[in-house]
Amino acid sequence: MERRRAAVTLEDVARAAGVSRATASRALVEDGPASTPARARVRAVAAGLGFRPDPAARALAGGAGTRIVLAVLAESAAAVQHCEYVGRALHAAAEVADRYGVGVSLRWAPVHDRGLLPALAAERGVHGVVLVNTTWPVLESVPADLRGRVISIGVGGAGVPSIDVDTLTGTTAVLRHLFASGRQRVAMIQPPAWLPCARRSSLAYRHVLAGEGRPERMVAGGFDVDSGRRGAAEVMARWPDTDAILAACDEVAFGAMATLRSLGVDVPGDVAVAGFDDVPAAALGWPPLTTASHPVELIHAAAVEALLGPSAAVPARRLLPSELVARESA
Amino acid sequence: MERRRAAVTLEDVARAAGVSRATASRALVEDGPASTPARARVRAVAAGLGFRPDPAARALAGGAGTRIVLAVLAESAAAVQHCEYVGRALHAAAEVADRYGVGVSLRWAPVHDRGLLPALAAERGVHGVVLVNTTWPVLESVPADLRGRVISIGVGGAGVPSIDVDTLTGTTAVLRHLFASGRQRVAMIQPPAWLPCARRSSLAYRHVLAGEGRPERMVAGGFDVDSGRRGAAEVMARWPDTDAILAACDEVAFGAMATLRSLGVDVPGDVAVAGFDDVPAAALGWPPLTTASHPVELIHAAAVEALLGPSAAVPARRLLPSELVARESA
DNA sequence: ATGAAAGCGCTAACAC
DNA sequence: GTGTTAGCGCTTTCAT
Repeated sequence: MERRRAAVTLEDVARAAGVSRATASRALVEDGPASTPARARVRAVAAGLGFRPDPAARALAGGAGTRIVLAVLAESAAAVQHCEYVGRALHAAAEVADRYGVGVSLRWAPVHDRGLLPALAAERGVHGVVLVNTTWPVLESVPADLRGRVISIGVGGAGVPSIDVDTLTGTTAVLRHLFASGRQRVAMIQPPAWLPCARRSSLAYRHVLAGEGRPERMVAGGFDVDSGRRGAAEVMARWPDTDAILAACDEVAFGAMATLRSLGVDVPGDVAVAGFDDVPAAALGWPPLTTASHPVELIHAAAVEALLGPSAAVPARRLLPSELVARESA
Repeated sequence: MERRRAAVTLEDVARAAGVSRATASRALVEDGPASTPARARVRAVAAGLGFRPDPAARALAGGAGTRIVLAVLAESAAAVQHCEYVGRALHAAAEVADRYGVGVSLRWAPVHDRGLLPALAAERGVHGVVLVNTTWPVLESVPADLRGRVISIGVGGAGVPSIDVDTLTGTTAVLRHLFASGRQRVAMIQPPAWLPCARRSSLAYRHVLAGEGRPERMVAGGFDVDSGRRGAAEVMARWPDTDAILAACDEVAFGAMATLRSLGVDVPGDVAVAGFDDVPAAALGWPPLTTASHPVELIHAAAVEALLGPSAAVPARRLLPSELVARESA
């Protein structure tokens, strides 16, 4: 009646290869103890039979779990919900995970929450964790049994490898573009102060401005539209002759442009505005936003690959490039 | 890999409740055969001990799987990758799934692909499927062993429950707003022709225009920015006196506004533009986009809840409301 | 309605 | 190195 297609099991592979289940298992594991000929034979047979290990069985036996948790640190749950970045990250992660028969789930944690990783470690079903918006306290709270199964987007260390975008280079490129096109008094709306990896963009700003012999014009901010609105208002109030604003990210830039518009300030005529991330919306609005690229999808695909793929290929630190995307706003 | 810290197992619950593991299992399953007192006792003990069933063990024993697959039909893989909707859907799905200890993975399938569901059914590890952009052929291809574990976003039927946004009401509200504010010659850039659930918005357009005694101005389209660009160009070429354009979704509206801008047509002065979805970017650009709300997150949270939660509460068809969001563009 | 026992597919001890 | 033997935690026959 019901056509039940029996899936290929390790048992089938072992039998076909003329070895025991254990040997087959070892041969398929990357660094398992197995003789080279046996390993080759098992792998060939497995490939030929189209063997796909059952994640559930593997998890149950090995105690490893069947899902990747994208753990996002933020000041509030709402901040995560309204964050487009998370959607893009999940998109890439869920696509790669699918190829491994694994799923991805999402969890918010308060900034600096040292309880997150221990809780995740105690929880069954967690295969690995991708940490987004990592802070030092959280990084130091990695429990022993989660070691090697955590990857951080942003700052790394304490045995946790990291992947991030090269904000320093990207931000520098944007600033140079600003100065090269004649801007002189460039202000910056800062990223959230609690986020370590974001400090690199502030650093780039300081560095370039020092190089140009220009005084800094920094106001506090975050990664949301409202930071942009408020930030631009503060900038224009404190330094009315500002002729360019660098925002911590595109979203902030959108907020800044909204404020400038309401102030009757023309962008880019009076004030240039630049962001960071090159989100899809950056190219669509008016004026199209000058920004620096941020390969969010690449980063998160690489993160999941690092967790699920051959473990040998995981460098302690990886920086993906960011490039200037010059458009009309600056 | 290091072994896990021991968590509360069903065995612990059974022992504490003074029953066998089997009884405990039955008591926790919704409609399992168990006496009322035993069931109550087991549940109390389980709650007290903080028992969380191991998804992997459950999957292995029951053959159910540990992940939800978000299966998206689209004309190309790239169309999925650039779709903001998918990110938002995953966001909501992954958050709800996390509460059940389950992950979500993403898979693209060609439009009308009848092989998708059978393949997913044969695959181990698949607990359930959320079908996005469902078409009739795909809906009819649900294999027997996946029945009850598939939920469709869009059209339903063939034993597959569905959740969708009430596009008919939303689109009608937008159109009424257009006419109420004095627009007379309203064109529409159509949604993709292959998408059944999208026909409701075309229907709404036809209906309202017939009611107003106005001739239809429809051009073919899709859900991407480029459809908007091309669509608006076609509209203005064929009917230069058009004073409003209704786009199939916000993204299309952005594209349409870009074309109008390059044509020197003022929005909303000369031509009003309205979209559908109320994506975050709709509020940010200039002019802010008039549109209708689309509770994407609610829809996908409900879908995952339907797959993972108590099965009794899944209606065959559920329509979530869409409301006019009036802004400056129309 | 309940308990005992047999697996689900895999990995990890433990021998050899 | 390799096979043998136990489980991982749960659901499900089968008895009772």
